[in-house]
Amino acid sequence: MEMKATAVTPTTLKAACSQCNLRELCLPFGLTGHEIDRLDELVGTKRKIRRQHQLYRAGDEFEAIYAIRAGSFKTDVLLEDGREQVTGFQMTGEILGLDGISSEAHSCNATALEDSEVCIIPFSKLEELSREVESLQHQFHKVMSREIVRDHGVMMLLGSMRAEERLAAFLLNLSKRFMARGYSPAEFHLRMTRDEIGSYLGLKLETVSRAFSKFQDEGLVAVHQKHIRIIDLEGLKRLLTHCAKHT
Amino acid sequence: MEMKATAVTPTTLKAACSQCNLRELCLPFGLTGHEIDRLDELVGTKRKIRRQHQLYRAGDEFEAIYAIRAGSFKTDVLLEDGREQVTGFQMTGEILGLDGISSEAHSCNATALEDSEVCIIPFSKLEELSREVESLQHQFHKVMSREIVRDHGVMMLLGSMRAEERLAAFLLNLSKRFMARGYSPAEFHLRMTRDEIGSYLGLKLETVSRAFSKFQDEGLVAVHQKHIRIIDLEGLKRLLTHCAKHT
DNA sequence: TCATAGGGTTGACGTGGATCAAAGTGGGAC
DNA sequence: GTCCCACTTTGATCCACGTCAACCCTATGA
Repeated sequence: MEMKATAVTPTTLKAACSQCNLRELCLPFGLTGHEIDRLDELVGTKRKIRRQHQLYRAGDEFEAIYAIRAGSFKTDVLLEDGREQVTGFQMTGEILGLDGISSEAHSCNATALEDSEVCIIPFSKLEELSREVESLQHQFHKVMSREIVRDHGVMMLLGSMRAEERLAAFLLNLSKRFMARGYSPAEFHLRMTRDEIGSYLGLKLETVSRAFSKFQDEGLVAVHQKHIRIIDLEGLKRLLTHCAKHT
Repeated sequence: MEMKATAVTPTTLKAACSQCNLRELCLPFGLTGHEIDRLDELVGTKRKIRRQHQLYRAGDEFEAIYAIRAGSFKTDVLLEDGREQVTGFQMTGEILGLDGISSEAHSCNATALEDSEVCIIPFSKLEELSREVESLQHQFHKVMSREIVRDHGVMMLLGSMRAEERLAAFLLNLSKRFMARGYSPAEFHLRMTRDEIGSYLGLKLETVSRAFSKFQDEGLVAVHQKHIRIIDLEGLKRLLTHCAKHT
């Protein structure tokens, strides 16, 4: 799990929310054309992050949040003894860096799972503009709240579900998010390793692998390394709500 | 786990942040005297919640967040099949209800662990005022971000720690929070049952009970039902960082 | 005073997932 | 092409925690 140093590829290109096809998923959601123009002024340059490189790491000074324009990321926290917990996987249109607001320093690492690009949103400027633009303020609050709700879902998963339920929930969640982005909800490519999935789901990679194999045997999904095809969506959902016996 | 209906005891008493000894922990943190006065105007009435009664439940319309003035709460989410996941325990000065912003409806239940009292903060008014008062806006953002960071800590706990580490982390966290409120960090009364602790930590109540007994045998804490006295704080901390062997 | 009930503790036993080990797969470098 | 290396799969075994069951403790109230 060795990580290359944070190699920043600075870009002078300005982002342009108004032109971005992700605006319905991202911070500009619900803003009027004029308001989006104002957001455009605020959003700084973009930044490219190569696969396996880090956008920020725990302890880095916080000064901006990031909207993913292309690619995908994982966020994780490390324990002193080296144990890693992946806290999330983020895709296009999602916001990274909210963890840094509370202490003016980032509390986790954000690593690109593939060559990616983010829009840099200087936080103090965002606060400034959201004092003027009510809809931006509200949308930003929703984004933060959504992150809290998502985290509660992960707690549910980690605290109360068995291995196969966790993986089913994970696949269904990915499927939904791919669909929201106009991709096939039934067929996609995993950007993360079994080990990273395992860390996220509180399982070992072998267990993740076995669960994939089991799903395949049962005709729920077709798994080919990182390529996933969901064959029986309803079956996966059933696994989630009914597999729960005892307790 | 039967719950009494949300029995609201309405109170006409106005809250007064400016008089509140929790203001250094709560939303008014960092505000000037004058700014706190403005917050006072916004904060609505207080509300008393009896032990085991609910402040809000999943699905309830969202219109306010709540600052705990006295007492303590748990928040939990329920799965269709009845499984419960406690997502947090909240004490005085902490904010409840942030989960509701994202979808205009609460996504979890908040239940008083003892007779408690909250300040009602109408959310639209809070947004309004925080457009005017920069320090309030910033403090509110910090509160939300802190919740996200806290949640990541719980994920770490649930995803990567063994039973005794989880309980040690839980006790250390409580200790710190009691201390921040001017209570003894070494001796306190648990407001929640073993079952609720177990749900929070992703363990069964028997496992929680055994871990308490083990800590007691090892001279780390003195446990008497819900009364806890931490004898060897360093020992508990050591458990957390070193107990980790393999992996 | 005893009865009842809701926690809490403890023991015996079972099992889901971790661990250890070995072999398979595919993509990239040259 | 073919070598390499990181990742994945699969099997055998182990063990931490769950499950089931009995008992205990304390509080409350007739």
